[in-house]
Amino acid sequence: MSKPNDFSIRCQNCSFNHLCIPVALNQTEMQSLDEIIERKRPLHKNDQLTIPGQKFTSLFAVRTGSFKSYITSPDGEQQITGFHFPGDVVGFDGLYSEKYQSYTQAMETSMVCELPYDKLDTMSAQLPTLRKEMLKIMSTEINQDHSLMMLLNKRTAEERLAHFLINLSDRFKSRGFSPAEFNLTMTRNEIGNHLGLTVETVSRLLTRFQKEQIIKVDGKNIQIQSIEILREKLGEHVANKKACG
Amino acid sequence: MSKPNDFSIRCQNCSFNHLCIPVALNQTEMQSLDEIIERKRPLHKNDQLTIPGQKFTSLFAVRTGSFKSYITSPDGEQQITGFHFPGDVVGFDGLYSEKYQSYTQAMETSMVCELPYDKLDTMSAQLPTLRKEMLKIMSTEINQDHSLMMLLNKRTAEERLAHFLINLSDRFKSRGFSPAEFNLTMTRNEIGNHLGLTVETVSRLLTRFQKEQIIKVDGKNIQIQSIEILREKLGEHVANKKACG
DNA sequence: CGTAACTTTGATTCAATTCAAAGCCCGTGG
DNA sequence: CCACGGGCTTTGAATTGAATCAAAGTTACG
Repeated sequence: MSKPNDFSIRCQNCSFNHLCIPVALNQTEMQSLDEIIERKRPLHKNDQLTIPGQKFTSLFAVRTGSFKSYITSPDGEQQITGFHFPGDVVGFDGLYSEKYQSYTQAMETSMVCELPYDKLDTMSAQLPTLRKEMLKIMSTEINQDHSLMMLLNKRTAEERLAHFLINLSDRFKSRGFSPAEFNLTMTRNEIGNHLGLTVETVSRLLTRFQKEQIIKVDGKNIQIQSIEILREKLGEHVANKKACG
Repeated sequence: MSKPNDFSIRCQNCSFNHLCIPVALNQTEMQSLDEIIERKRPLHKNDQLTIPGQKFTSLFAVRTGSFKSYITSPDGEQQITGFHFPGDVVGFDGLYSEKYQSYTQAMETSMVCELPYDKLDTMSAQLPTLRKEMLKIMSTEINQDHSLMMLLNKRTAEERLAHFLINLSDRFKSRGFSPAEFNLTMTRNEIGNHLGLTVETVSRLLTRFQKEQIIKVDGKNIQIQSIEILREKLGEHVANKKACG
């Protein structure tokens, strides 16, 4: 399929292998995994990696760039379910019904590793660590979605955006990028869509955070001046434990 | 562990096996699964099946009764992430980090089948269908969470409650219960918590739906008089496709 | 360098929350 | 058997956070 010459980077040297499927594998296992991976040529901005209804064949690990995933409702409404950066694995939604359920779209020029599912499955019969790792990644996704549910149901606009910025910062940090300065590859509209806010609200909040000296905003560029104050914004609710248990 | 005499029902005779893990298994495979399952004695109302931090050992299939799952934030806020009925499998959140991440609490006297994870895993090495089925169930959960995200971000209170009632109706139907009349095992407060609404809003909407002759409410008992009108409530938005793709 | 897409800012509106107060239901114990 | 109390539900009135509506700015790139 892919020519190993052109885009050949091996899991062994990949700077994101500590975040990706290889994390739990030993050298030999990683070698096996590496052999089934197909390196795809670059995707350009707005290219679709998966679309709903398309036959599920592979999972994809983001190698460079960034993606957004979104679903649509019958009436055309869109909901961005997540943003993906190097090391993230996408496509699990397709396991249900053998068809991808969401769009996965490149937000900039990006590269992915394609992991053909049938080969992964065969391998996982032999490798308990791989089997476990796949379940673990899905479990992580479920837990993240549950946290987001709490965020959307119980938090104010300000708290949501603070959470979003902290989350980005943490993710960039774990990838070896600066946690204090980064570029938003997504638009204000996309941030709002994901967080259940309007563009205007996102814009106003960024401006407000800047006035409060918490961040510096220059277009797509964000500098976090005080991650502490940002974190404080999350927990400022009074604990008014509602009946539930 | 469990005495096979007391609560012995086998997957083969279980009326929910078409909704549960056995769905994809043949007779022999179902037999093997059946052998690793431990039948737990009944849980009573408010008993916790899992709590966050507890070591992950098993998945649980609901056999009778109903459960709610919820997570909590540091400040004590709670978020109900889902309700579970017979045939549903819970506990996948524990695969990440080997610890359960959420509470799973019985909303009434209930029974579950316990599926020890290490045994399931060993089995799944041999049985591709089982391997696939587990991933599929998790994938379904991810997709449901994504739909809920859309519901919470883009829909009005009325649409959320309509969706909730239709969802319950559909689930009861697939379990062989009446889709037109059922009892809510959860309180108004719990419905609101899950849907991102207050008790008062839920109550007002149920009253309004009743006045509109869509449902009949009598305490916990719900009769759906017109599922069609209820469904219409979902799609009444004008398709004002926002920029996203 | 023109134009379409994105962002910001301001004014106004509104759906749902919050606050407040009954009412109801059901289990429990006298 | 009935009175009591706590939890749940309903209803109403007032409030508000974020949406909507409107209109400039700004950016990017073909």
